[in-house]
Amino acid sequence: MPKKRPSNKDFDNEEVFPQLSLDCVIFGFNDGTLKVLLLKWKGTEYWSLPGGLIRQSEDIDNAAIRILQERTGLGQIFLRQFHTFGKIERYDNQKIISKLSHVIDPESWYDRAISIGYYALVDYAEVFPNPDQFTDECQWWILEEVPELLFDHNEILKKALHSLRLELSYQPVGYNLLSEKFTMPEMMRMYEAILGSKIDPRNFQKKILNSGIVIKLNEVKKGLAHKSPNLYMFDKVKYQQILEGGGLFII
Amino acid sequence: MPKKRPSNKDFDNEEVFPQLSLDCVIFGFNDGTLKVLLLKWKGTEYWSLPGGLIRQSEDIDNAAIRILQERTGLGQIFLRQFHTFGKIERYDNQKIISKLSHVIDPESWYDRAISIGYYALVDYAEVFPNPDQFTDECQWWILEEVPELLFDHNEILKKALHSLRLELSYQPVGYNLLSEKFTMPEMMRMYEAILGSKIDPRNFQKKILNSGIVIKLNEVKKGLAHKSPNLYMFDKVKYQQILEGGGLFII
DNA sequence: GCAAAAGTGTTGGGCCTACACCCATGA
DNA sequence: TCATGGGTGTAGGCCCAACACTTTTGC
Repeated sequence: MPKKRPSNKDFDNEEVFPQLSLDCVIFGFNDGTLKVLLLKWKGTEYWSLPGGLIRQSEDIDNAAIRILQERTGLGQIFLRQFHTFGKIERYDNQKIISKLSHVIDPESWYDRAISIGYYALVDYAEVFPNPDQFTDECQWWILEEVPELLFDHNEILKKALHSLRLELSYQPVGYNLLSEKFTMPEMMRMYEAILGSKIDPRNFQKKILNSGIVIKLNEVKKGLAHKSPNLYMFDKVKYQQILEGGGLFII
Repeated sequence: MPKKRPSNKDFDNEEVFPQLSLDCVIFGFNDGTLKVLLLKWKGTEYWSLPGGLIRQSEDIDNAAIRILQERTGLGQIFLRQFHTFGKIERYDNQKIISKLSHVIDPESWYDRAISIGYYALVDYAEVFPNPDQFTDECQWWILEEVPELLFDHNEILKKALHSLRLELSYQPVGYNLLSEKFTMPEMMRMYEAILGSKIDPRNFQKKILNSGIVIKLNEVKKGLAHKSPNLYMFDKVKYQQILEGGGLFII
């Protein structure tokens, strides 16, 4: 049975790269935990990372920005390409086709595809999750509770987290994970959530203040049933300097 | 004028991925400097990085290994995927076609390709450089003397070096750049060559010995017009432990 | 003996870690 | 007044950077 040649156009009828896709691991931070944005495929209980195809008319970085924009509504985002996945058997093709046959056309499905992985850090509060044409739900999941995902997406997520941790250890991160104004404990909990370990609050505060990437505001966060914490914001100039200087910023 | 659809087979008549290539930055270390393996295109004075296409029947990591094998004759090599290059205009297509029209068929040339970048560290002394079907020379170049390369290969090289430096700063490196037995000054010069900066020999020695990744041998290197340096070799068990533990190894 | 490169030790300072109590607030 | 979480200082040790002279060897 001759296999139909898969179309090289996407849903907007744009020419795309064949056998190539792009997957995004979108991290948000809320309620003291790190979260990931996942999509639930139509008529199933299966979840996957958001992804898409790369148009012939766009840079791959822009493809990632477009996909993020479509899923989150956000424009300005922190985005990193972290790895390209290209094993022959990234996942069990037959299994995927049987799980998703009512959504995808098995005839137009590539036997093999290579996927470029990006991760993004976004401000949880500003995201309006938005499913795509294959999916009917787009939701935040707590990192530790992420279920078994379609394709090799658990592996991609794992590698993204590893890359994020590595990046965190030599660069300032968090500009996009926290609101504009934030408290020191919020920032610390973000670091703890990403690193998956506890940090001493005294040492953390000293290090962050020493680095100069945040500015203490003359404001406190009120309305909490305990001492009102100070508010801070990032010193964007200093932050950029460290980022661009390849500077060290070890936590 | 309708454009012929480029063939999706490579020179061994293997099905390959369309619009996708793989470029390798092969680093060697000799004579106190870091070197890169470059290819000179047939009938020209133009140089490029070694690269190739990815077969449908191989993992991308294996494609990189194959390409390296073909160019260097080496089997066991240190290899890292570091970035995927996918801007629309990675380089000036017309310029490339005019420079290489006698080697490549402009009709079978893709307007646009995405390239996956790998870098490798190899033992300079064991390499037998070997041109491919497009090129008639394969040679080591001193890093600082690399000329203007074809395509966007200067940029790829720059990014590879940056990734290597980053990796060097948190992982032990050098197992593949040095001969089996080496002296401390040789190892130090390798670090200096990669980092592009001077290191204090006393501090370097202390740090390396403390880390436990090398074993001091009861041998010296004779035949030099000065004090005979001690020989060392890597403690492969310890080396692997640090690599896998994601361990720190800051120089 | 001379030129060239190897080998080696100490000190001071800064940074990192470990550690616990009081304070402000809303309920 | 109580419960909750925020805010803060110090001491010890380790690691890091800076620094220069002596040794060995071949010629």
